Amino acid sequence: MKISREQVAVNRNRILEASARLFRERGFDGVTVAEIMHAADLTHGAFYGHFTSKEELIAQTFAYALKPGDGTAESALRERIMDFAEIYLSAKQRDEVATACLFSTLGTEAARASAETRHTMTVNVRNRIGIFSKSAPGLDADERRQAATASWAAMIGAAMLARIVDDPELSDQLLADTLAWLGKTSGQQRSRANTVTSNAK
Amino acid sequence: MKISREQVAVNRNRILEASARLFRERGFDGVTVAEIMHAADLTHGAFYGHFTSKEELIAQTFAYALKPGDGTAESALRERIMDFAEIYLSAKQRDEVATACLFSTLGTEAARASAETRHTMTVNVRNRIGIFSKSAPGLDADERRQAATASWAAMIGAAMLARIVDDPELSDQLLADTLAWLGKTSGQQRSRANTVTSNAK
DNA sequence: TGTACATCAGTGAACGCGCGTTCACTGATGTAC
DNA sequence: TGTACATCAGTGAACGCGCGTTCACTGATGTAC
Repeated sequence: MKISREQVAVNRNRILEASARLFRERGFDGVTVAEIMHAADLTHGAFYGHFTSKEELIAQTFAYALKPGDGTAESALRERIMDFAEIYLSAKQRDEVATACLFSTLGTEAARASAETRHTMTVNVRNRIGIFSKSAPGLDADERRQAATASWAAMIGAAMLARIVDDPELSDQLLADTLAWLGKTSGQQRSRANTVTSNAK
Repeated sequence: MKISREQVAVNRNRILEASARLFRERGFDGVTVAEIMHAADLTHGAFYGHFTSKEELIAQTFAYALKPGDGTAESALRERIMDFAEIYLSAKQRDEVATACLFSTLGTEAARASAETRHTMTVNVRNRIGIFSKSAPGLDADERRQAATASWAAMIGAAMLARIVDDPELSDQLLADTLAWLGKTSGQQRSRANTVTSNAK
């Protein structure tokens, strides 16, 4: 049956929510179109009314999940490296793969994805480094950008390793060690406000 | 036809060499068993004489590609963080995916691989951090391990990002910035010997 | 050392399952009057 | 505002391709005598 325009938009969002979660949990090839549609409470046939192919869904999922921040106070709290890192390198983020960072959950697969997908990620990379650079330590713009880039890369690498490793203690240690080192090298302290936010969430 | 025992061992190695290259280039699901066998100059039917399944091949490929260093002078040159980083974060390593680091090329997929594959990687993680810790900066073992862990994580993250990004300049910048920051924070200089080695290679 | 035979790695055709994709159909939406 | 009809999002069966895996067969290896 036909469905209202608002419902179509709702359905499309539900598909993207489902794919964003499932891709992170199982990878692009570990999830079928039918599974995604089922998770979105639709049947698989409706898929091609929304997207032309699974590959396009991947691109749209990245566009959806990496859309620029909402500018709220909460997202502003995560603009400083250490505020971001403290959440990023938590056991919670490591374990809740379905909502974790796309780079640390799908990065190596994304490097082989479509031009559109890679471009969406490129914009996001530039953006993230720009945000971190504002408050990164350093005497000039170059130094701040270096600190921002390497700190973020360390977070992504550590989160990925923490999910690979089969020893929970080593996994915890990878996160804690990376966080400790970022704290030492960034010259930043965790902000009090963020500590409260992360507990409250 | 039957084949000599030495030839069987040679064939097995050829399969593993081919899979190690192809998996890195295209991911586990982007390569078929038949393609791997063809690259190893065999027909696909022979595959199951060597391995029980594609999943087992993945595990064996990791065991093969991550086998402990050979203890030669050359591998010893890469035990210090900056000597390793200089090669790791080069444009050459970024572009030659087929022979690059398994963590930066297959990491997010490996996090969902078999217990055996993950265990092989776990041993390698511990090993690598142990090696880097020996020469990492820090006042005590904890500090050195933190520097070793975060530095390696930054290399892996940066190499992965550099392969995702579709802008060559940004890609170069990601590598150069991470290397610069590691140089500043590690308190190490690149060793002269290694610079020569990397040019010669 | 030479011969006869059993072994078994490799070959290539075939199987069958699963997945992405298509399509005829349904029936509620939304529009034209 | 109410009615009649065209539109089109969703349904679910079906398609067909590709891939992992199997298997009967081949013929060189390697062993027993």
